[in-house]
Amino acid sequence: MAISKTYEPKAIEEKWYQYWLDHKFFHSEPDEREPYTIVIPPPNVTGVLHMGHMLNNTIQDILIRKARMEGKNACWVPGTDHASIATEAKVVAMLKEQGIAKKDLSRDEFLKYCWEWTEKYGGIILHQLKKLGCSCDWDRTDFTMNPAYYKAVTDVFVDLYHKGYIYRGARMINWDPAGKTALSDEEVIYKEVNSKLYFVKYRIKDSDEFVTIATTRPETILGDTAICIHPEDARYTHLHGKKALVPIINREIPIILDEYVSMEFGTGCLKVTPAHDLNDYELGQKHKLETIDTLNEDGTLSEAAQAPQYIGKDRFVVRKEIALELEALGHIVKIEDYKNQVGTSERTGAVIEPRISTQWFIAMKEFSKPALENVLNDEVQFHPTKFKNMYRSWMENVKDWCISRQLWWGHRIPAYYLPDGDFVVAKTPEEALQLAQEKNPNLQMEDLRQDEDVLDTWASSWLWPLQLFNGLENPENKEIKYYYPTSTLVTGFDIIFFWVARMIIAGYEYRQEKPFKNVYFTGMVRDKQRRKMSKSLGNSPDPIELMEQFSTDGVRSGILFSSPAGNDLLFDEKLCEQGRNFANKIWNSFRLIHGWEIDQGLTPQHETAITWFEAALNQAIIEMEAYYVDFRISDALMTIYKLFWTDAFCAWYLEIIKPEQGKGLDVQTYQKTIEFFEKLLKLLHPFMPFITEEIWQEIAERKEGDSISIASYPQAEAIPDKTILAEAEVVFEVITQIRNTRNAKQISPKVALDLKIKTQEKALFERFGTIIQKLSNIQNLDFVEDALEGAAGFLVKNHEFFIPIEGQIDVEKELEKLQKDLEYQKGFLMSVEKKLGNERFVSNAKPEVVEAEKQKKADAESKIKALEESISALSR
RNA sequence: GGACUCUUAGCUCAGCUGGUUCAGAGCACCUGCCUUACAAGCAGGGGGUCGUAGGUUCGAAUCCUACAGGGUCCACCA
Repeated sequence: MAISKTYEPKAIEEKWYQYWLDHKFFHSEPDEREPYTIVIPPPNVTGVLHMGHMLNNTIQDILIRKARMEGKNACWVPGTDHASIATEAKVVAMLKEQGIAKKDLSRDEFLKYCWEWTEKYGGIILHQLKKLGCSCDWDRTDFTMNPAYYKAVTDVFVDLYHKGYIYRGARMINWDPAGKTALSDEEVIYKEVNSKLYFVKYRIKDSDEFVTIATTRPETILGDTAICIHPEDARYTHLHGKKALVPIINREIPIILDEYVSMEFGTGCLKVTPAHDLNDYELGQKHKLETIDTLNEDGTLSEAAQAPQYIGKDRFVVRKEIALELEALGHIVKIEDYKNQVGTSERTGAVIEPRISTQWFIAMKEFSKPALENVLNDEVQFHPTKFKNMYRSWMENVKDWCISRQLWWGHRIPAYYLPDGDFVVAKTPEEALQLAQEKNPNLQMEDLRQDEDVLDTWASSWLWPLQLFNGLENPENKEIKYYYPTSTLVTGFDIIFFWVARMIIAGYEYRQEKPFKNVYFTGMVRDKQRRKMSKSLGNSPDPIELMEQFSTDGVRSGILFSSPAGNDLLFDEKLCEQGRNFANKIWNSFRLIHGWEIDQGLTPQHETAITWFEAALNQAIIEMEAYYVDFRISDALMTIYKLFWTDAFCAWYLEIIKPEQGKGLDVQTYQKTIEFFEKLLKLLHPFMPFITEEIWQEIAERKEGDSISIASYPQAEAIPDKTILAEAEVVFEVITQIRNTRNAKQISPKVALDLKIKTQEKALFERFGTIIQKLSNIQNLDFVEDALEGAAGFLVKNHEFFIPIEGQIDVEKELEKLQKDLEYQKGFLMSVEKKLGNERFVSNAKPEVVEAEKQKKADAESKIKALEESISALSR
C-alpha cells in the first residue's frame, strides 16, 4: 500500500471518532477502578465554539485521555447551560427581526420560541466538540434546563429559603435597562469613559445666594432630595439648616451635613439622589431623605421627574438636553472634562443604573465560609496558585448575591404570592397551596400567583458537579458517591467568582465536600498583539476552519505550544502550522519505519543506540509526568515534541538504525523500534488523538475493538541510565563538529573522511564508533597518541579529534581558532583558581560545590594542555 | 486608592528553597543543501552585562530595599 507523502487528516479523523463512539470507549460506569472525573464548563446552549473553548476543552481532553490510558475510570461529562440572559437576548432580537415584540407575547408563547431556538442551535457546539476529538461520555450529556435539573434547582431554592439563606427584599441593585433586569455585582463591568463634570448652581431658598455642586449625571437632578456638605467645611457654615431649590422644577430640598462628603472634590457640595446612587442611597437612609425614582425600567425618565419636557426620554438624551436648559437658565457654572468609571452590563453592554428594587438574594457571608477555608488550605488546589489571592479577597468581602432576574427564560422562582401580598416558597404549586392554606384556609389555587422572575443562570450552574450525578435529589446514589468529588476543573479565571467559587460553596453545603480536587485556570486567548479576541475586531479565527486547514491534531498541539498555565495565550496561526508540521513529521517517521523489511539473517546491530534511546525515553516519561503533576501541559508537550523530533527519535535514533537502501533490519532492532514507536505514540495520544490512533493501528497486528485510546500509558521502566545519556551527548557533539568542519571547508557529506581520536576513554568511542562513522560519513576511525599535523581539529570535553584533509587546511585560520579557545580556557581557569584560592569560599561553600570547582579546574587544565599540543603540532 | 503579579535572546516563555542543568527552550532569523521518510524537510550558525539603582553574601537572574514601566483583580469622591 502506498502511503501519502503528507498526513491527510480528514478521513482519518472521521473514521476514528466514529470508531471510538461505536466501541463506547468514552462511556463510564462506576466500577472498582479509581475514577477520574471532569465536568465540562457547560457552554451556552446556543453558542458556537470559539478559541477559548478550544483551549479549554483540549486541555480537558488531554487530562481525561491520559487518565483513561492509565487505567483509571475516566468520565468526562458534557452538557450545556441555558444561559438565561444571553439566550433570552438572542431570542428577543430574533423575534424583533420578525416584527414580534416580547411584550406582545405571553410567557408560554415566548418560552416556546426559546425552546425552538434551543433545539435548533443547541447541538451545534456539542458537535463541534466532537470534531475537536473530545472524549466526553456523550450518554451523560446534560442541560441546565432539563426537567431533573430544573427540579433540583427549584428544590435547592426552597431548601436555602427554609434554611434562611435566601431572602427577599428591597435593595439598591444593578439595573440593566437594556435587558430590563436586575444583575448581580459580578455581572457589572466597570469601564473608564471620558465624561463631563457639570458644575451646577442651586438657589438657596429665600435668598439670592446659590450653592454649586459638581455632578457627572445632571439628568438625575430631578430626583435630588438633598444637598450635602461636610459639617466642618468653613466655606458653607452659613448654609447649615437652609434649603435649596432644585433647578427647573424648583422643588425644595434640605441642606444636610455629613462627613461622607469630601471637601477636596469638586466644590465640596454634593447633590443627593437616593434613588440613583448607592452612596446617596445610604445617605438617604441615614438622614431619612425622600427617595424619588425618576427612571423607568428601560432607562427613560418617569413621571416622577416632574419636568414634562423630559418624561419618556432616554436618560442620555436628557443628560444633553438638561445641560443645555441649565445653561440657558444660568445654572451652569462650568463644565470640565472628566474621566470616570461607569458600570456596564456584562451581557448587554448597557450602562447600569443603580436602582432600588425588590429582589431575591442569597446571604453569602456565613454560607461561603467553608469554601474560603478549603481553598486557602489547599483542600481545593488552584493552578496556578496566584488565583488564591484573588479568590480570597473576593470571598472575604463577599456581598449578598442577587439571584432574581426579570426574565422568562430560566428557572422560575418557586415563590407564590397570596392576595394580601404575603408569599410562600414551595417546590410545587400544590405544596404552595398547602402552605398558603395554613395562613388562610379559604385560599384556592387560582388565588396564588407565582413569582414572574427567573433565577440567575449561575444559580443553576453552581450545582453542575452535584447534579450531573444526581447528588441533590438522591445523595446516597452510587454515581455521586463514586464520581464526586471530581478530579479537575478546567476553566477560565474570568468566571472564578461567577462559577468556581459558587460551586465550591454549593459542594460544601450539599455534600460537605469539595466539588473538585484541582482547578486549572486557563488564560485568555488573545491575538498576537495582545488584543482580546472579539467579533468586532475580526481577530478571532474560527476553530473549525483552523481544524480543516491544519488538522485537528495540528490545531490541538498548536494551541498548546504556547499556553503557560494561567497566562494569556497569544494565539498565532503560525502555532497551528507548527502543529501541522509536527503531525507531518510523525507521519513520515511512520512511512519510514513502515517500509522496513526484516532480515532474519542479521545479528543485532544497534544495541548501543537501543540502550541509549531507552534511557532517553524513560527520562522523558519521568519529565512529562512531573509536568503533568504541576499541570504544566505545554511543557509536557514540548518534552515529547523534542524527544520525538530534534533531540532523540527522528534526528538521531532513526538515522542511526536506518538500513541502507535495499537492505533489511535485524529482528531485535525492528521489534525494539516498533516498541519505542508505540510508546511515543501513546505519550502523544492525549495531545494528538487522531494521527496516533491511525498509526498505532497500522504498525502492529490489531483486533477489532483495539484502540490506542484505551491502551496502557507508558511508565518509566527503570531509572534512566544517566551515563549513556551523557556519553551520547558527547558523541552527538562530535558528530556535529565533524559536520561543522565539513560545512566550513565546503566538503560534501558524500565525501568520506577519516577521523583520528586522542582520548583517555577509547572504550566510549569504540562503542559509539559505528554511530559516528555512519552519521558523519567517516571511513576510518582510529586512535592516536599525539596531535596530528596538517589536520582540521576540534575538542569535545577533553577528547581531541583530527580530520586529515590534505591541502585544505588553512594553518593560519586553524591556529587563530585554537588560540582563541586557549585564551578563553586560560581566563576560565584563572577565575576558577581565584575562587578556590579564596579561603572564605572554600570554608563556607558546600563541599560538593567546592568539589565541582576542583573538577572544573582539572578539566580546564587538561583542555589547555590539549590545545597547546595542537597548536605546537600545527605550527611545526 | 488597595491588593496581587510581571519585567531574562527579535517574539512567547522556563529557570524550585542563592553555587555545573546558569544564562536555557520553542518560534523567528542567517548560511548551505530538492541527501532515496519528510522542503510541512535536512545540516550548520549568530543573538541576552537577566528593567534601573543600591544592599546582603565568599558568591545574586535567583534574597532584601527603592525606583521606573507593564498587567490583573477589587474598591471607588459625586
